[in-house]
Parts: sequence; C-alpha cells; structure tokens
Amino acid sequence: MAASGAGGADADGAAAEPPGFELPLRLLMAFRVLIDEVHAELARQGHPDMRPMHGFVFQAIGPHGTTAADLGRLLGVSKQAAGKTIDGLEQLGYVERHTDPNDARRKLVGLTAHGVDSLVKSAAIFEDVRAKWADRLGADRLRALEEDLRVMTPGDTIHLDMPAWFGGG
Amino acid sequence: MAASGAGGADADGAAAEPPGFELPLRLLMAFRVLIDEVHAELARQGHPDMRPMHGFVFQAIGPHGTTAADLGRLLGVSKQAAGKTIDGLEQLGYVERHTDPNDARRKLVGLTAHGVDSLVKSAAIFEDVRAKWADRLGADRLRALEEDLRVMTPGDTIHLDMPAWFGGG
DNA sequence: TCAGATAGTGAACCAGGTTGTCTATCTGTG
DNA sequence: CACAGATAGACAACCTGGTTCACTATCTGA
Repeated sequence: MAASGAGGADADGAAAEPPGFELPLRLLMAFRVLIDEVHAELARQGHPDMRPMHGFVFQAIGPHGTTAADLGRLLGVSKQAAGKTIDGLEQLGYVERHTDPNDARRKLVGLTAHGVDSLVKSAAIFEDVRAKWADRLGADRLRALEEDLRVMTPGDTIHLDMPAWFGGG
Repeated sequence: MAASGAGGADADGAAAEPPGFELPLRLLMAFRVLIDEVHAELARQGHPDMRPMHGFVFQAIGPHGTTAADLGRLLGVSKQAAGKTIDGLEQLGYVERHTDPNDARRKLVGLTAHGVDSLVKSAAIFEDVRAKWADRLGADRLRALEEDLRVMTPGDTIHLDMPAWFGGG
C-alpha cells in the first residue's frame, strides 16, 4: 500500500506518487479513516467486540433477518463463510437463528436486541461522522463527492468481495 | 457489507440505506472498482499472477529498494509478515534480495526487471483509469474529489493497516 | 413420485496475518 | 575498547477467515 511521499515532497525530487496512484490510495484511506472512527466510537458505546466490518454485515442481515446462503450471496462469499461469520456473531450475542417455519431447510438469522442496538448506534455514529465531513468540506462538496462516487460505482449490486482482491483465497 | 437497497428502492419503502452508511460503502466500492480494473488490465499485460495489492507493495519498495522491516513499517504490518510477502514476490520473480554491503544484518529488497515492468505498467493503467473517471465526471469534479479526499485523510503517513480492521489478527 | 435444486454443516486446506524466540550484526556510551 | 542494548532477519506455533469438497435434509416442478 502506500508510498513514502504520497502527500508531498520526496527526497528524490522525482514524482513519488503518480497522480493515478493517488486516487485509489486516498479512497482506501478515506474509507479506513471513516470506519476507524465509527469502530472506535462504537466500542465506546458498549460494543467493544464488534469488528469494523460487522456493521455492514448487520445491515446486510437487516431488520427482517436473512439466511446464511443469502447473506453469503450478498456479501460475495461462500455460504460456509457466511455461516462461520454468523456462528461468531451468534456467540457474541448479536444474532440468533430460528428455523424457518415455511422451509425446514432454512434457518432465519435475525438480530438480537443487542444486534439492533449496535446497528442503530452505528447508523447514528455514521451520521455524526458524515456531519463532521460536511463541516470540513462544506455540504455541497460532500454531496458532490457522494454523487460522484455513486456515478462511478455500480448502483445496485454491492458485492464487495473483499477477500478475492485482498488475497484471501 | 452492503445492503440490498443501497442504490435505490427497497421493497419496504423504509430508508434502507441511511445516508451515513452510503459514504463508506461507496468509498470502498469505488476503490474496488478502480483496483479491479487495473488488476484485470495488468493481468492482460503480462502480469497474471499479481495480486491487487501488489502494486502498492511495489510502490512501497520503490526504485531504490527497501528492507523487510522498513516495508513492514510502511505497510503497517509486522516485519515477519512483510518478509513473507517478499518471499512470495521473490518466488514470482518480482523482487530479489541482496545483502546490504554497509550493514550485514539488512537485506536490500529490490525490484527485478519484471517487477519494474509491472510497476511501470500499473502506473500507466492507473493513469488510464483516472482519465476515464475524468471523462465521466469532468476534470474539475475529479480534481475536487481528489482534493476532498486529501483533506479528509492524513497526509503523510500512509499506514493502511488493512488486516487490523478487516479482521486479520 | 421422484429427479434435481437448495440450505446448512463438517472437514481439510490455504493465505496472510500475529506473537514469541533466537542469532547475527550494528551502535552509542562508559 | 568493550560491551549493553537496539535492530534485522528468520523460524515456529498459532489465529482468523476465507476456500472447496462432500454429505444430509428438505423443498419443488415436471
């Protein structure tokens, strides 16, 4: 990742950070900065065992619940991997499983009160952080930034597929 | 990660994607879209065994080379992890190690011709993709976006620390 | 009715991190 | 000049969170 002189001058004087490299780097850093802040604040607010990505998982589960296979599809991982994630979240008390009354194969995964609490708090914290961005950038610039990102990213499918490009298998 | 109705309407009618959630999601998706494109094109141009993040590693190594410990610091991982990464890259023929003549403890890690080739091509591809973004968004908007991202991210230290927040350890 | 699709689970495996420990080497200070 | 302490690299054991393969239970459509 990263480069010595991304922000400014490098001892060499040469262009240490070609402009094209800057964009992905900053996108990732921005994501990181934002997520870190939310993660830290969420830990302060009673959810110290949440992982940075769990908020997205909870949002994917949603208020109506889902199943391991659906969650896997949404997250872009195998159903087994989704199942493992659910196992962990279940042990932490964030979700619970119930057999689907209409389909004995399926197990509905739903948020517990604890899980809902974390989701609600995450959303509020995200809002706060976004407000801080609006303060720094100006509301117009932030809206423009969000609009531009929307334009440049596929609108509907949100298969992040983190593992695939990060190296995990 | 992600949510069913990020882009648009959800069957429920409820706000499926609180505005605060949208920002990190889009940042990550944008990063992903960009990296995927570069990665795919790089594979086409003779580097099929490159991992999406390798480009950043190569840039961190830089034209003058580095050491495992320095690389680890720059990447925000342990020196052992950096060493393993270098092992892999060495086997793929992208880097090579030489003992530092001035310090027998250190092993200078430098890019091979193959590594330099991949770095040069990456940079060019990044430029191309950036140009595409400029076409879509307009040069001004893209510059504004980059400027805003720069404002909201720490300027000098680029410790991405991917593993820490992704869950790896 | 029954072949085929789908849900969930377990097992074996892998990648890429972590920490702890060890040796070799350099460096600053008494 | 010697030596305590810092640093570089490597090895081992371990962890997390992915993967695929294989299997059973259940649903569905022809």
